[in-house]
Amino acid sequence: MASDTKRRILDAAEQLIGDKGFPSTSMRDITKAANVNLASVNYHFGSKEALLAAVLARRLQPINERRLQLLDEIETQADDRGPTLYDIVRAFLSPPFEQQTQWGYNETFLRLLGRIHSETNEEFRQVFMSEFELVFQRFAVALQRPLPHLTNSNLPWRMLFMVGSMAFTMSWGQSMMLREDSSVSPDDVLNELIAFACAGLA
Amino acid sequence: MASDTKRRILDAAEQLIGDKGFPSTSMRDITKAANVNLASVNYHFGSKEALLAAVLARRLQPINERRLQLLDEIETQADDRGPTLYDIVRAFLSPPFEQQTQWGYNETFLRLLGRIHSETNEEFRQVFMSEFELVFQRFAVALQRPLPHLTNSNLPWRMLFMVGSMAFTMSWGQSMMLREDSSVSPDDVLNELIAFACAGLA
DNA sequence: GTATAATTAAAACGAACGTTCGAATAAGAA
DNA sequence: TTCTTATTCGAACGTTCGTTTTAATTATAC
Repeated sequence: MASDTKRRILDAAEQLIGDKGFPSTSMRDITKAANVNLASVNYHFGSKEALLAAVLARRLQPINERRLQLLDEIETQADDRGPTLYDIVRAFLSPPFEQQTQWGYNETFLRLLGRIHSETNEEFRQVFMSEFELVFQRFAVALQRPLPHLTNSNLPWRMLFMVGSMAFTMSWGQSMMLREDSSVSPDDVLNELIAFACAGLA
Repeated sequence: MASDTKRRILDAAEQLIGDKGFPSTSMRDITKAANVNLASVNYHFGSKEALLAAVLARRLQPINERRLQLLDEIETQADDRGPTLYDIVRAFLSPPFEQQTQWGYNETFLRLLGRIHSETNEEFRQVFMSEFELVFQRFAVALQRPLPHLTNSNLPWRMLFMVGSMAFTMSWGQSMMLREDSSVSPDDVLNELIAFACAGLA
């Protein structure tokens, strides 16, 4: 069975940390939910923080790779004026939601993602930023083309606004979904979000 | 001296919770920073959670009152077509930043505010939502007027996006400020944010 | 089969947590 | 002043935390 203990721990940790946050989630919570021994987290990952890094990396890496892949695609397919604003924004915003539907209706991960973005703890940010930095830079360059009127001093801010609305949506969307008539699907929300971001950037 | 102990505790708690988050901030951290005895938090506030509620209430109440006040003002001053989208959005987004400059250059509070909005803990949300609900409803009604094409099923989502970009900016703005050339003032950021939100909503 | 490594199990470690308690002190009213 | 209340203080409570240690168990190779 080649040690599915690691996977079980990662799953449980992702779920619980997304629910309650990292500091409020104890190793005993995680190991109990994963049905493994308490010591196995330290055996397989080394420490609680290293476990967090592993949880993040498992999800973040595919998402950021997918973002860059989509950006590559639309750049090669575009004419000599470059890809449209809409396509670039979509390439950035859709991957987290893609993964979401791919894994079935498990909204926990979206909340974890939202939490990651919002977390201001330094340890947390370090892990997250190392992957995200490159993506941010490449999209900044790409966005410059359809948005020539934006300068170096306000484009980053607008991108921050975009990331913010995305992260916030991921973390609150579920609560929101319950309050509204649920006729809106996650896909609808994504489209709304893209439209919002495009308008705001331009 | 009429017990400035309470105020010292509130100040220290606000600072530390904004820095490290609520669960990661211990009562010993707080009382040491405030230079008061460990037991005095429980004496004055009852519990750690009650202290959090007090910290939030002290800042949130004035902000939300100010939002409603500004909304009242622009509604009475407007002609019969009602206030403009810009004025409504500004009435919503500016109060947190107003308070900010009013208290001097202490960006801690903005980070705390951002954290509040992003926090998904239930205790945290309850305290926060009780005040915020009314404000959200009133602004939803006001926004309906200049945005007649938006329906009940997508206006709340766009407002969520707006709140998200605001919260994210409050929580990350400081890190952002350091990386960019600091020629942008908090006021500039606010104006960018308002423009972003207006365009996105419309 | 046995030897060797990898993994899991049970128990305990010291440290830090929020809270409580009774004594000590300060403040205010008579 | 004296009495009474409000506040501060040091110390300890019981619990939970992440981690470590040692032994038992399981898989892998020879």
